[in-house]
Amino acid sequence: MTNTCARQSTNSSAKIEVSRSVIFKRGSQATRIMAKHDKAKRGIPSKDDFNAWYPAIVEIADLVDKRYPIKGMDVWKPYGWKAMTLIDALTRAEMERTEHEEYNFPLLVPEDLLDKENRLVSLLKKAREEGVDPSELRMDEEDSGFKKEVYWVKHAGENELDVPMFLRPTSETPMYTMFPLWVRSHGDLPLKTYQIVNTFRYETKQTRSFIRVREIHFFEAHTAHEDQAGADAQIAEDAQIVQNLLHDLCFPAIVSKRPIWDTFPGAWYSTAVDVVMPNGRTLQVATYHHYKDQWAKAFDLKYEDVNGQTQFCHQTTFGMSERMLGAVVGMHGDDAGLIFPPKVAPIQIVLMPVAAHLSHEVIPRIQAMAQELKAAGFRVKVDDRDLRPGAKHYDWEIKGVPLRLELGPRDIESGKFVLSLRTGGKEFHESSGLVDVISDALTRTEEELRARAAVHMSNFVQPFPGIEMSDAGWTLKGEIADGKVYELAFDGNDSDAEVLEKATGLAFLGDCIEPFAEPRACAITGKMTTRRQHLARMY
RNA sequence: GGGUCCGUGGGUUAGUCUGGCCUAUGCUAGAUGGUUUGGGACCAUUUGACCCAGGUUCAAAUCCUGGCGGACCCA
Repeated sequence: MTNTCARQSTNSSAKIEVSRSVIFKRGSQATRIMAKHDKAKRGIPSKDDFNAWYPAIVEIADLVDKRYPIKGMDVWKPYGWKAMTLIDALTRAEMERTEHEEYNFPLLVPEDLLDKENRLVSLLKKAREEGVDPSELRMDEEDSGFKKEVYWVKHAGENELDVPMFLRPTSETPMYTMFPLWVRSHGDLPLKTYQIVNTFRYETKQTRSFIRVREIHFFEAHTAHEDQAGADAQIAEDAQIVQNLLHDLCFPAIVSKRPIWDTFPGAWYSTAVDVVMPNGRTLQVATYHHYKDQWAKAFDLKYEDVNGQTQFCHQTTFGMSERMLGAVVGMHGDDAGLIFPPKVAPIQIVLMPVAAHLSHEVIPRIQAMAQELKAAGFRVKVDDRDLRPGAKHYDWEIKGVPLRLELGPRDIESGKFVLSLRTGGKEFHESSGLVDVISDALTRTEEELRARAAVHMSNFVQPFPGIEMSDAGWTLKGEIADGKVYELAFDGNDSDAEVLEKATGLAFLGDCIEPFAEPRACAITGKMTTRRQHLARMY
C-alpha cells in the first residue's frame, strides 16, 4: 500500500467508523437506525456528514482511485471517466450547436510568453488603483494570476533549459499567442474556439476529488469578436449554454457577476455559476469572462475592419471542469450512494436476471430486452453475475444507476417485468411496452431530481439577518448559521463588503443576475437597491 | 509562513503509551471448490501488511533522528 489515498480518505472516516462501532455496542437508538442499512452502506457515512460522505462515495462508487501517490491527482476509473465524458459530450454538443470549433493546444508554455500577460495584469491593476477611490480598495489584495501555483519544467534530460516551460494552468497565453497569426480581417471573425484538456495548478490547500485537484480536466472556450457587442452576445450565449447543461444535470445554480476583487485577471468582468453543496458551501462550476479588448491589446490581436481600419478584437472565455461532476455527486447522492441524472449516467438501466436456473428462458429473454433497449439508444448493462439479487441491487444503488430491471420466471409467465427506480419505488410493467416504460421512467427520474434539487436549494438560501452600527462597531442582528447561504440587498462599496465578510466569515458571490423585483434597503448603506447578492462559504 | 497529529494486507481495524508472550487481531474485499439465487446466503480451503533510511537495545510495528507521504489548526 502506498499510503496516500487510503489514508487521505480514511483519516476522517476512520473516526466515524470507530464512533459507529462504539454506538453499535451500546445498542442505542442510533444503533437501530444504522443497523438496518449498516451493511448496505458498505461503510458509507451518512450524507449528513458530507465531508466524510463525499470522499468515501467517490471511491466506493468507483469513480476514482485516490491512491496514486500525488496529492490532488486521482486516477479516473472507467465508471467515473464515462460519466465525465458524457458531461463533456453534452458540452461538445452545445459547442457544435453554437458553432465553436475544437482545438488542442500544447501543454507546455515557454516562460517568456508570460511577459505579455504579466504586463497586462500589472497595467490593469495600476489603472484600477489610480482610477478608484482608495477607500474602496482592499488592503490584502494578493498578486493575481497563477504565478505561485504553476508546475515548472526546467530540465530536459540532463540539461537545464534556456527558457523554462510551465504546465498550462489555463490556456490564455498559448492560445492568444496564436490568435494574432490567424486573425487578420473581419472575415476571420468571430473566432470561436474551445478545447477540453488537462491543466495543472499546484494547489497547496486540501484537495478533494473533482472539487479541488491539481490536474484539472478543463473545458475552456475562447472567442474573439469584432467589437464589444459581439463579445456581449457571446456572454449571453454562454449563459444559455450553462442553463442547458444545468437542466440536463438536473440542478439549479446561482449565477452572479463576481465582485471586482474576485474578477479574473485581465477580465472586464467575470460571471460565475455557483452550486450549493450539501454542507452549504458553494462550488463554482463555471465561469465566463468578458475581456473587452484588454487581452487583445496585450497580445496585439488586431484585424482590419470593412473600412480598412485596424481594430482590436474583443474577447471572451468560458471555463468549466470536473467540478461539474463533483456537483452531480454532491447534489443528487443520498445515504445509499450516488444518483446519476439519466443524461450522464454511464449505465441508465441495469437488467438483472433472477432465478435463471429455474427457467432457461430467463437469460435469452433478458438479453433480448437489453438489445431492444440498446437499439433504442439507452445505455444498458446486463448483470448476470452469480450473486444474489439483493447484492446486485445494493451494488447498483451505490453506483447511482437510475433504473434497475428484474426479470424472472414469474414475470415471463405473466408477461411483465419489475422496475426499481433509484429515486425510489418499485413497479410492475407489461413487457410489451418496454422502451416507452423506460423512457418515461428516466424522464420521471429527471423530474424528481430537479424537484429535490430545488428544495435543497431553497433550504440553503436564507435571508440575511441584517447588521447594525453601534459604539462597539458593526454587529449582526442575528446568528449566522453554519452551512447556509445568505441572500441580501447590497449596494455598498468594496470596504462595505469587507465589513460584511468580516462580520459573517462568509464571502460575496457577487451580483446575482436575477435582481430583486422591488427595491430593498442595502444591508449597509440603507440605500434602496434591487441588487441581489449572496454571502456564502466557498470551496 | 507557524503549530499539532498520523502512516499496520486491496480497504478497514487491533496492537504502539508501558520494547519480548506478534510466527501481528477482527471485519471486508480477492482466489478455489461446493452450495445457493424475487433486496446484502452459507460452508470449506486459501492469498495478502508493520512507509523508507539510519540509530538505541540481548530484543523494535512499538523508543530516538532524518526523509517521504498524509490530516488538521492558526496567520
